[in-house]
Amino acid sequence: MKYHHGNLKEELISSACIICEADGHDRMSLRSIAKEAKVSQTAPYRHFKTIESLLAEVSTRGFTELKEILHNASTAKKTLSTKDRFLEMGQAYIEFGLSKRNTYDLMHSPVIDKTQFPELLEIAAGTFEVLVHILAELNPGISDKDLDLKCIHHWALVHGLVGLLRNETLDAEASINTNAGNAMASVRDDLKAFLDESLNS
Amino acid sequence: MKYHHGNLKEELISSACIICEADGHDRMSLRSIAKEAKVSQTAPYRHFKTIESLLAEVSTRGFTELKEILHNASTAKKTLSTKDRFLEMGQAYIEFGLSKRNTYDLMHSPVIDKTQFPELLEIAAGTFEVLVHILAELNPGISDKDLDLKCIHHWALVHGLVGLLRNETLDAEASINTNAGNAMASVRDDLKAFLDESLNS
DNA sequence: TAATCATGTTAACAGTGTCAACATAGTATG
DNA sequence: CATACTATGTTGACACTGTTAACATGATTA
Repeated sequence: MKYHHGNLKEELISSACIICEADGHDRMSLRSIAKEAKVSQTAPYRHFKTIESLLAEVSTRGFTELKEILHNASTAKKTLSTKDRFLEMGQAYIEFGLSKRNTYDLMHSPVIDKTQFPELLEIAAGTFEVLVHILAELNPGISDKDLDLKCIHHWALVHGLVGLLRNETLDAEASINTNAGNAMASVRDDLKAFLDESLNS
Repeated sequence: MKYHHGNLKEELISSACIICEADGHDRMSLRSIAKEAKVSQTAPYRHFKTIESLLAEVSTRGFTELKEILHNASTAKKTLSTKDRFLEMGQAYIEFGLSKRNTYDLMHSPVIDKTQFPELLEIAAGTFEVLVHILAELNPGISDKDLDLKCIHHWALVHGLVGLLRNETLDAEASINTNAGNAMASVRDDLKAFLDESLNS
């Protein structure tokens, strides 16, 4: 039995990523992931000052993955028009928010003060940049300010949409207001059509 | 010294509302609010099965207040056009999200499983209904489905906007990308103009 | 080889949600 | 009116949590 683990930091982070996505970040404990790594309760403190900084690491990986997904969606299918690639991106964003639910929550959770984690701050800001790029391509000649306003609009839309689509409220509301339930289902069924509509409108 | 408090449930809830908004729901503890009410640690359990159900109560009050604010915004200034009243509503929503930050967080936090609290579910759904009403007024003759789609669109926009406007990411990003920072400031400065633009587009 | 430093362990503290067992007071029933 | 019942309080305990201090081990470097 080795006294030194050798790769503890990495193992703790990837463990934390798995647990956060599986159970939600509020059900994760430093002690449980330490146990999982077969290491003492306080060993993680050699690598993370607080539990928040471990969560920040998890969040960073989430943004890294999201950024890559968005970048791929906006560049992969070269035959598509810019607009269609933009729609692909919107769809990819929403699908990430829906499939990596708990990670997405953590990424937007106030429990992490992003200003204290420069790396996290940068990747989060960088994710926004991907959107800026394709919108610039989609709106040639647009002013910087208008471009950013457009970004904010579309970002808010997809981010808000994730919130609504994931929200048990509206799912359960289907029993109260069938129309709204149906509409949500229809948005979910054809995300791209909905985004397209929003873009045109 | 009375053995029975007399008004404990109400006092616990309003205490919880204050603490949740001041410190965030994750920094609130049953024990601390029990102490504040000068009552034993376990007394709250006579009124709330778990801490989650107390938080659900706080969330319910948040939605109740929000619903009232939205209703007022959409009906108060009778001289305004429907569209302007709609804009008032959007602005009111966002201002609520920005000023009652932590409460707004709790209202959308996954720590509360809304499906387990029918009253909360209903008021949350009811809040959505306020939006449905004014959008119906704004779009006479629209089909139910299109109406709900429009609702989802606008709800997502304001909800997402709150998220972006509150997000330290973009504030701090101002140092990375000055344009985006400026754009956010400009949105914040004239919310109504931004919403108007979104509505027209 | 010896000193230093990163990385591990153990023990302990204060705090948490929650439960079981018990105490008190107000209310309804004989 | 006395008695039983029920709602609401208390005490004590359990199993957790994040975090710190003091100590142990092993790798690196002078």
